[in-house]
Amino acid sequence: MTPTPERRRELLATAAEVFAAQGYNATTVRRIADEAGMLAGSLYYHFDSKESMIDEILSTFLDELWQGYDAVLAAGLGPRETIEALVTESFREIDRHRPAVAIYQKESKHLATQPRFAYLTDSQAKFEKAWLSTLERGVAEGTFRDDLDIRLTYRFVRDTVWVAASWYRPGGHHSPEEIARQYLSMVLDGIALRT
Amino acid sequence: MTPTPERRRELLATAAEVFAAQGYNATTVRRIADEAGMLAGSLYYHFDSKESMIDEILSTFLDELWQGYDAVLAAGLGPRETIEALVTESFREIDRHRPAVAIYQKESKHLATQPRFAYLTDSQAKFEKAWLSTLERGVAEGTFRDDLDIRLTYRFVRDTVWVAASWYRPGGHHSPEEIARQYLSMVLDGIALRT
Amino acid sequence: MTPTPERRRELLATAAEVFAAQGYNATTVRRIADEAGMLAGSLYYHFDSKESMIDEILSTFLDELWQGYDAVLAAGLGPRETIEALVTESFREIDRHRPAVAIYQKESKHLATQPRFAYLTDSQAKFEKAWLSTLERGVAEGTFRDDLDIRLTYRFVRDTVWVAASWYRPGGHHSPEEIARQYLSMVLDGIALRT
Amino acid sequence: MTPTPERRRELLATAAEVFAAQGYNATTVRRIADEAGMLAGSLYYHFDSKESMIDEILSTFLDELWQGYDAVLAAGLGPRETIEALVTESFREIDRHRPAVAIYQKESKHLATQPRFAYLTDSQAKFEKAWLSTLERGVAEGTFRDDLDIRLTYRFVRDTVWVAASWYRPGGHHSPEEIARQYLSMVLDGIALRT
DNA sequence: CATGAATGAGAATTCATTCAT
DNA sequence: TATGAATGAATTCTCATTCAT
Repeated sequence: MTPTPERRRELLATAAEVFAAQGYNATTVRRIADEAGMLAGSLYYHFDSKESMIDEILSTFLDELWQGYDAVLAAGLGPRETIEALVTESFREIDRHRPAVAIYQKESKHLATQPRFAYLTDSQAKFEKAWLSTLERGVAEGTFRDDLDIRLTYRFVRDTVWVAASWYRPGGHHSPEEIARQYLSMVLDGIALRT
Repeated sequence: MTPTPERRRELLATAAEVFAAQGYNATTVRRIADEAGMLAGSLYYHFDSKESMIDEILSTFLDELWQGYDAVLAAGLGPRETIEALVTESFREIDRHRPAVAIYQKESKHLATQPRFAYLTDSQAKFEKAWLSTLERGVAEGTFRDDLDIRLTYRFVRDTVWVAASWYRPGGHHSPEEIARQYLSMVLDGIALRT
Repeated sequence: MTPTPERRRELLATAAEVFAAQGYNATTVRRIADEAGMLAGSLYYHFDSKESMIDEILSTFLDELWQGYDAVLAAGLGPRETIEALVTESFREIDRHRPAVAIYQKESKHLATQPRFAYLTDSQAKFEKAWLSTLERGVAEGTFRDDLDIRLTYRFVRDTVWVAASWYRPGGHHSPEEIARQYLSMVLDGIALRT
Repeated sequence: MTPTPERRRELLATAAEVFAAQGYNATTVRRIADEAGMLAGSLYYHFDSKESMIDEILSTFLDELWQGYDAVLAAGLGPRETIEALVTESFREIDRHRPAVAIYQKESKHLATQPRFAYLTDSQAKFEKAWLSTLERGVAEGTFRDDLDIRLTYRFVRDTVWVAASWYRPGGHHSPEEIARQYLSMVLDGIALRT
């Protein structure tokens, strides 16, 4: 009935949901299979291993993420507009790939030690470069404050955005764009009332 | 001959370090024992179970955390000063209990489902109440902006602070107070240059 | 459109090759199917089970072997000529059914414990009788030495011949007849130079 | 009670017995544990894996074998005496390590493809060199016949000896030395009565 | 206090086999 | 005839935990 690549995607979505909810290690293959309505062994018709499932989940997510990011970075925007676009894009990704983002947050550090997941480290580095250089550009141009430690600022903004995946529920009160707008407002202008 | 409670604390510190680095599930009792220079079975002279180790680590940490928080909340400070004091206190906790904080971040959600760890949920609720009411007080008094979703703001500030445990290394460039100051500056006034 | 029995034989040849190379247990049905250019499940259109494949391979081989042996034994030759003819016939079988012979060598002992493969034990017994009686006849007639343990001699000759299946490659330097001649020369006259 | 290395040796002896009887692949870890009177998981306190068991069995055997062989080869004997000593030594090894020899016969070819078992290939090569050079020396000196293909002769003698592990039972009618003597007599002088 | 040796309950994975299409 | 998808039983291996010494 359902064609092959479709089935694969369904199963990965199921797996991602469970991984995000329970953690990769704490998730048994049996649990995923239960959720998918099949027996544990049957998953191995579709995937080599539990590891290859999380691999495919993460790499698919990162591929899509970087498509969006690269478009933003190539658009030749000013630093503030770049930050705004990146943050907005990030919340859109969280909206579309919430489980994958949550998995990425929780597991990437410890997965990255394995050669198979080297791309996580690569992506991390590329990520850092994109944000840091934008922030530096903004400081140089007078858009951003120059009295802050720039690496601290980078971590602040980065974490601020991605941690949202741990509580965000699609279809909630706020659209991703709305959340992005509020986050940006806080990050850029602070929560204190201007006097 | 190190006295018993001392040895216990040492072992818990070791365990916390490993839990923080590898995740609770991925950490084997054998690994902790290796790190402590003993055999896996020997740990059971000191602790009932692996679970009781993480339990003691987390509850000890939360006890200390709440001692600090309660002092701040009882001090009768204004909303802005309260936030400042809470954030500063938080970074001090991260400095002193980094592994415990990291474990709390990664594991508390999924541990909280067990009755034994109900105190995690309680703490979480108390935490939320303290922050939310302070923010609300600040909005009412005109200290904080009133155009932001207050729960979003809460999550923003909360995550912003605690996520730091994932990268903070004691003895680095910045003291906890210095980091707290910069974080507060960003959170309160934003990263954009005021014009 | 290859006719059915033809296809069957092809598939069995493929299976035999893989069984001989990897061992029966270590060979997966999937591997055989790969080699045959089909999917694992498809083999079950042709065969009941993996076991029935090795069964058919071995029984086909033994049928042909005994046709040759029976002809030799019925020819009324003298003991030495009988031994020569049996050995030559054996090397011819190795040439024609090398994979089957190799499988027989490696697996028959442990397969023979199953009722389904009782014919292996029968064949083994018939085999032993044919050789032993020929050797005994030769000793009685003064053709063979009488100072050797006859069962030891039987095992010596038997193993000597069949083990060749583990290294023999059809189309190599020596024809089966040539190898048989050299083997017989060694077995009958020894490798030491007569003085 | 039983000291550690002793227990290890016992377990390896048990494992070797089962591997030899059923084949490595067909032997389950559970079966070995049953035979040893423990649960399957308990074996992993002593050994890393099933593979490391067969590894230790084979390498221990080969180490001892080469100790004996090297002593013979270093003794400066003539070709005939060398062959006699090697064959005798081989039957002694079969007597002492029958299961290991049987495993070596059945499994080494397919194990040798894995890097971990490269020493099997090395041993095989060293083995071949020792026998071939001795045979060549014997042909040159006029001890052995020069009308035989020397590689064929090598295989003949080699297989003749080692295959005995498949039927040899320690404590049977013949001592290893007695069997060696009869084998040598057949190999060197043939089974035909000299006229 | 610590060790050595085990237990026992799963875990991931493999694989022969089935069956609707 | 062959495919694609599954089943289910077995297999290797892991690991928290126990306990006599």
